[in-house]
Amino acid sequence: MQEARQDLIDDVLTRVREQGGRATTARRLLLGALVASDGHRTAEELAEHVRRQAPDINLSTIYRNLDELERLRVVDRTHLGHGPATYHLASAAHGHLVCEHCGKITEVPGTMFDDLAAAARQGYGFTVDPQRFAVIGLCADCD
Amino acid sequence: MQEARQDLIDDVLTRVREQGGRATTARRLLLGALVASDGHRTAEELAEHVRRQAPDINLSTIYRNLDELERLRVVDRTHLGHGPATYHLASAAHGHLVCEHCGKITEVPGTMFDDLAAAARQGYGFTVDPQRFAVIGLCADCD
DNA sequence: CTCTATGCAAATCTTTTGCACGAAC
DNA sequence: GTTCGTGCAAAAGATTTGCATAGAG
Repeated sequence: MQEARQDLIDDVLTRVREQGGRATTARRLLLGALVASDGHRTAEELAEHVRRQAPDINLSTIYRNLDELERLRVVDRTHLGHGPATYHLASAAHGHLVCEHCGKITEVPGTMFDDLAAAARQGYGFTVDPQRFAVIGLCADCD
Repeated sequence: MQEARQDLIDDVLTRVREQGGRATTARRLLLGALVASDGHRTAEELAEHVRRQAPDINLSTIYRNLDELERLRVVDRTHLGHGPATYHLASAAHGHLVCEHCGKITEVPGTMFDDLAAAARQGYGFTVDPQRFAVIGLCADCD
């Protein structure tokens, strides 16, 4: 578990370096924060987490790094109803069910989107990316 | 077509009145703008459209009315990548495919979500609402 | 040493809110 | 006449940007 986290972080930082980027403290800590809090976090929450280890990391640095990690497909950003965007690791092929009433987020396997993906491809030549959007609806409790 | 638009607007305004609301000019024009521009519009774009007929309508009025129309399930709001939220009529059961590269939006029938909806219901007791989210991926041109 | 990344502060952009007045019912 | 809606201005919230400097390679 501990190693898995470190492996992921090193892996990403290697990719960053391959693209001419640098393995900075801020980047390392941000990745750590993303791994630690497996769930949807706002930039502010991630900054807070990072600052527990390096108090001087600026919010703009978080945003800049999140943008880059999004480009690298390491994190996904989801705009959930009102309020700020949330970010999370795009590690495995999966999707999210978000209850529009209570806000609860349920992670589901990517296979749940297979039929939809097939239909979109055949009908429109469209390639669905389940990790990059949230399925809105009502959860069992709120229905 | 012309009548259909007016019918929809009157219908909504009736519902507004039933809830203690009032049929104001701003509300009427905003609905007109939503019907006229069938597609995803930002609050600013809708305001611009409305202002062609009533130059003094304020942006905050547009936002307030969009909020109310969202509560009434007349419009859906979608947060598309970066930038402002977009709004559109929630008239029929349908969904949206949004290309994450070029931003193109394709409207698709709600039936495309039937399998996903069935799986979500059976696996998690979750009721999917296809109108309220966008399916992200790559369109045929950008793939 | 070179070039990228960061901190800081300010700007920008989007959305929300308070309040007094005008409009709908 | 009451209550709701609107305009206006200001605030709040989220994200981006310019610039000088620190840090990675």
